[in-house]
Amino acid sequence: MPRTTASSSSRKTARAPLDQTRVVRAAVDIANAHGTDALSMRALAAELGVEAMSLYSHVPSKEVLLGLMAAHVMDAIDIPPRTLPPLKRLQRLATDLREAAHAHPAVFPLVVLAPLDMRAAVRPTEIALQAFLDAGLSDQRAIRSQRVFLSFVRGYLLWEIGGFTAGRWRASDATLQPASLAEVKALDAAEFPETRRLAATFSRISPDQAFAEGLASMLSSLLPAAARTASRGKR
Amino acid sequence: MPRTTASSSSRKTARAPLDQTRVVRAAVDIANAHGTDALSMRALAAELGVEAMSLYSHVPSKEVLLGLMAAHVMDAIDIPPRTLPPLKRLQRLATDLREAAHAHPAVFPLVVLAPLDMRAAVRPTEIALQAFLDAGLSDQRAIRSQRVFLSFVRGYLLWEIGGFTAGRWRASDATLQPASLAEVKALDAAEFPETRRLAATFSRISPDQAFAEGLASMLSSLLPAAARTASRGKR
DNA sequence: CTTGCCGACCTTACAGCGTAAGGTTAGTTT
DNA sequence: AAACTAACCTTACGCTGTAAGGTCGGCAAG
Repeated sequence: MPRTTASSSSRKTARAPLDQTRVVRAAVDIANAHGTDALSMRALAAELGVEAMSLYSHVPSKEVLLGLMAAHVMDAIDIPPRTLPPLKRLQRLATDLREAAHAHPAVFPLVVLAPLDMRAAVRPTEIALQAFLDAGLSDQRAIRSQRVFLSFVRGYLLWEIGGFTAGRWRASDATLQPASLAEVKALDAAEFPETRRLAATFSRISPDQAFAEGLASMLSSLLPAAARTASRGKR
Repeated sequence: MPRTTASSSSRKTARAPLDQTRVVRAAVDIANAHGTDALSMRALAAELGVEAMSLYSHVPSKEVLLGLMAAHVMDAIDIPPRTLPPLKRLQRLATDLREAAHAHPAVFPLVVLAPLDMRAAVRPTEIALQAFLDAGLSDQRAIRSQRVFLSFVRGYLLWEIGGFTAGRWRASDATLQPASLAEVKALDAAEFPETRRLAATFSRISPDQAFAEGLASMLSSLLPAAARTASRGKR
């Protein structure tokens, strides 16, 4: 299987041979830079110095491409060794997912919404499942706990990055710091008393702290006490 | 038919006058029936017996229409009286949201993803905020708790309905009961031992029970004990 | 009653989309 | 030298959202 590297025969400018990975990565870059709406097959091809139809040699359809993009983002998550204490594994899973979401805010929603490669879709499930089982939970409880745990993590991340979707700001309590604070102040005082009263406070809450606290809440009620104290880690 | 809009007497109304509410409701119906992908301005117009451009008298753009659809779904949630115990209010909020998601599975993701009317976006926040404040939490803790609580609920619902998005099945542990069980069995045994072992068990977990259990976990760690026992509910 | 406005609706048109079909090459194999 | 093949290009089709402007009925003011 010879590679046509720059040396062999392409005397001028050597266009790299363009495989699926390069296509997917360019797609992720465009989505992160200009929003999912800006990702068209023509724009993607242009980015790669190629015509639109050439992409179909490497990707069967745009829908599949979106799934590959989501899977690409999930590649940053790997399965930790089972020798680690379950608590640590779950914490690491959560922070890995969070970092992936922050690194690719426009693509991350596809993890929840796009038809996704089974491998990439199931990896977080496997990690959490192992951790809960190793913590001593029954099969049934482990499945339920993993579902609850991942629901929280994905829901939180979607909220956290969700203020900015497809290049456009949405309304959520994550977006109250820009100009939309005025919009909140304009809400009906009788119907939304607390939101109005706390409008300025929302932006002073640290998302990191809220995430860490939520995580701690989840784990303290989902993990048995033994597993919670099993490890004395740093920090 | 020369007689139109004559209000009073025309019983045979060839065509009702078509306001924004009717447009939004028809859009929701199409999305629920045939998936979000099938919702085009032309299809929507046809459903209403009208040409595509006529819709722009009632809706400024498709993007805004999607937001209106999401807001329409959220209209099913109302703010419970503050005389109810906080625990009850949070439980009701969760089940109201769940019913809304089940009633409009194709539209619900827009609540998380589409640019949304501030009123509709903020109502769940207000409800949860009131409940946590009334349970005795400080402003800061109430904001964080509300965020964690709603993250779980939205994340869970997105997972629950998310197996079926835009008329297409995605990979998730919610979809293991159809043919994709075989796909899971084909995964690498060394990398996904537990998922493979439990593949058939996933479909036997009751989503209702997992939701109720997750809710109980959240509330037991987010609400102070006093607020948790304030009311004696059933089961 | 006429006049003029107004808003709901329609017609036409355009740029951009995903992708089906088939053509052109260059590199490897026979 | 001929055949095969994989990567790329060209063209074309039916669809999309929507800008621009036309038609027409009902209502308010003259």
